[in-house]
Amino acid sequence: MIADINRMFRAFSDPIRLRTLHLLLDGEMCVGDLVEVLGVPQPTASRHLRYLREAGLVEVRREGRWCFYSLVAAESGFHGRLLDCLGSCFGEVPELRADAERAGRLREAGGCCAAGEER
Amino acid sequence: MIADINRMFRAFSDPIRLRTLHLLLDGEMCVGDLVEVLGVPQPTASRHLRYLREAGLVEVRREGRWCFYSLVAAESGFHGRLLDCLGSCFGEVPELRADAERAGRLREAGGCCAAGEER
DNA sequence: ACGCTGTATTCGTCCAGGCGAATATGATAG
DNA sequence: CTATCATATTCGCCTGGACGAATACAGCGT
Repeated sequence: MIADINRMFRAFSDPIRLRTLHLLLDGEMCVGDLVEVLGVPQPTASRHLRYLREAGLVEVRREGRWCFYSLVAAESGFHGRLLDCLGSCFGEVPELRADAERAGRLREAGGCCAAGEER
Repeated sequence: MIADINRMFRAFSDPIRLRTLHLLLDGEMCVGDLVEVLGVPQPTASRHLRYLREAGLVEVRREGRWCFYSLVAAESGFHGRLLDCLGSCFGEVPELRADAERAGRLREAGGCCAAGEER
């Protein structure tokens, strides 16, 4: 259906969502960590995550108080191509690189969900 | 710039523009032919063409009374990937296939610009 | 100069969706 | 049970952009 295709493109048509999708390339993240890396209010992140979920691009895994979001594996050809763009074409975009670096440091520190946990 | 990327995605986020871009894969077309194949009012087609032009996806060539639109060659990696989607992923979408067939028949008949011309 | 044809723009209206602020829900700890 | 933390939703407001209808402009024929 052409409407589904448009919905998926629209999901990519916002800076915060694009940055979010790009971050999730490196693996699942909880909302709190996304909020910190993106530097946006928590409700804003949640709204965009909902949009991405409804577009079929991400999925949630609930674990205790935390919700971990991750990319959905591509089922259609063009969905796969879009994910390819995230990885191979956007590595050059400064803002996305900066996000990835912040997320990397957060991951090493354990993220928000590590407070109190011993790894 | 991340804003340019979003603009390009938004350009793909509309059924009429998606169909237009797909049609232009087979070569340039004049506005009249696009209007006929798409089945939309002429001002609507012009508006979307302007949007596509401003997004850097198509360009115009004026010849007499007619304006021929064609795809701009991809300069960035992700632009190229998006064009790939048009060709290789959307061939399965019924609506796009139907458009292409109508356009093919129009091309064989000469299109709107052939009225009075002898080939 | 005039009119016709092809294309572009303007205008008014309407709706999706962006934001911040406030509030609701769900899960765990005490 | 209550408090607290993580996340989600609602509300009011505002902008981008889609549409139809009407109009403007540009190039050509006569």
